[in-house]
Amino acid sequence: MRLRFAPSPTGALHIGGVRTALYNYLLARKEGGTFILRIEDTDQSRYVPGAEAYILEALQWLGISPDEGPGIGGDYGPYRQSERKNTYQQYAQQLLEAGHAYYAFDTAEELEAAREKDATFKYDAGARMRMRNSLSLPGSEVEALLQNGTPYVVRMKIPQHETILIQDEVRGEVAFDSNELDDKVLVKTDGMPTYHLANIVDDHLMEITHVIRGEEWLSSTAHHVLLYRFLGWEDSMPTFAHLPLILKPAPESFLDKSSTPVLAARLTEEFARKMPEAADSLGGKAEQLALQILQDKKNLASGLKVKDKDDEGKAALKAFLKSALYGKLSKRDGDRLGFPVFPLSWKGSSEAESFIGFREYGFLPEAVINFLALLGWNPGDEQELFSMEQLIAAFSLPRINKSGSRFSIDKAHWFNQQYILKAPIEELAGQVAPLLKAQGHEPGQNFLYAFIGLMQERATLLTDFWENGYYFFEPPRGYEEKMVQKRWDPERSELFEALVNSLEGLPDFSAGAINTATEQFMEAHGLKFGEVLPMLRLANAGTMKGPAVFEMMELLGQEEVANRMRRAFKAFNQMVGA
RNA sequence: GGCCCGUUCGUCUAGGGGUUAGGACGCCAGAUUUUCAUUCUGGUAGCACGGGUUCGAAUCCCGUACGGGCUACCA
Repeated sequence: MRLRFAPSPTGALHIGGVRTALYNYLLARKEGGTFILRIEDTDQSRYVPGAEAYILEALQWLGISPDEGPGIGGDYGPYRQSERKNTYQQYAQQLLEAGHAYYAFDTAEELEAAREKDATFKYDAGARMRMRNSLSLPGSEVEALLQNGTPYVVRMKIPQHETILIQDEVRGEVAFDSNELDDKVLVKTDGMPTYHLANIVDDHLMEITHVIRGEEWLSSTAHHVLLYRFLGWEDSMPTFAHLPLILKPAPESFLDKSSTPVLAARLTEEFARKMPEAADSLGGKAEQLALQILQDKKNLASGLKVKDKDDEGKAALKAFLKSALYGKLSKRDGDRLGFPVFPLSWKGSSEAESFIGFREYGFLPEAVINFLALLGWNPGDEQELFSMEQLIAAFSLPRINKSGSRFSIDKAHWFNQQYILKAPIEELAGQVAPLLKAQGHEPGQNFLYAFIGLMQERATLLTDFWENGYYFFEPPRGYEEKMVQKRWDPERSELFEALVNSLEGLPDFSAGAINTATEQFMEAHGLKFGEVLPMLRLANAGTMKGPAVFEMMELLGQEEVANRMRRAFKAFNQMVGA
């Protein structure tokens, strides 16, 4: 069994692509097959330097590295389509000679004009003879055009009145009427093949047995089947499995009182940038209108439907909002909604083209894998947490769902939390240490392990260790105002100063000893836990959230604790105006 | 518009003729923890609609609605 993941190096690898790669990998591993990476770079205008390296690094980070591919090797290379140009030429020639393909000389302008005249224009059997190609033109003229170097493309000649049946592992049998199919371009003017030709030739030559790809390819699969037939490879045609798409999160999940106005403003701004005329026609009302639509939760869907009475501007805004709120998860969504949609961060040519990745956001690769595996597939039982080995053992094509699934960042967070919770401290240390170092801190191993031990069950993302536990390395940035106001009694300043002194004099600064000393102090002065512990916590951490206060103090150390407390009590007094 | 695919709690999903329609995330409440989190217990909430077929339909069939994909010399 040989499976390939065939991304186009046009930028960062989308999370949907990652899932496709994962499913290919899982099946290959389960069946003892080979997982191949092929770079589909036939569109030179869309080529983005660095994208291929990004893809490889992402797969490696996720633990689904290919067995064959560019930079890896294998017996079926080269694995970049741009390096296989001549191979495709040969098969295009074969198709031409067998009458399954023909030369077409129509210019881009001519095609555009045809589409303009008739919105439903299709380059098919009906239109073919009205266009300029080797079927409609006399042989001598074709010869002349070819001779004098007139640019041409090679088109596939679709036969009429045929039903093409596709056996899809996910969807079952899907039928297409060949009369609905257009004569797809096989070879472009620049001599490069299109995806359609290249993927068939490569899959055949690389002896691919199973094609697992996104649903967006289902429609063109009929063309692909025909191509296998024309090339005489139908007997060894791979098995197809078309994956459901990953969709944007449900609007209800991210539209709330505080985020809706922000989103409305952001989307209106984007709308104005993309459709300045429509936005102008709405004048200053665009944002208000957008907000209105977004706030009408119950009728969000129908609120987005364009009505006859809507003027052009409003209709355009609605259409824009709809595309921003529904449909396939896109790279923009990460920015709009504040979560990653790429495995790794991507540095584009501009701020707007740069995106933060799951890795940099603080996700563990195991969590991303687990989350993605279950988005569109499940083993049929109630297990949620899977190691890669378990996924490999449980995975199967028939259990892939047919319908698209919405991305949920909450669920992703939960998975990550689970993995942080059960990760060994030493392992987490390896992940967290670099994050601390980036903040200028390089704690010793004992301190680091203890810190992670205290924060582990309070972290959802790796970045939480620093975000929520920075005060283990630096003095608190401030003190929770409300809590100080509520709980700090300036008249107890001197009492607390005495507590600091006694803590300072402790021969053993362990959590247990601190606890005992504190209890003695409370007893001596008739104070309750609630009157003392919050003050200790606030003084040392600045926040009411965090690990057990005595353990926290032990790790901070005697001197640091004394300093922090003295400074804090002074600050508290100021805050309450004493 | 045309073609293709889909539709079970807000979300991810199990269930494929007889089920109190199960689980997970989220949310809510309670217990534990004098913080937060973890953990535990409970709750909330669903078969898009209309017709058939059948003794019986979430499940099979047809239609409608809705959603999605494709409709490029992009992949």
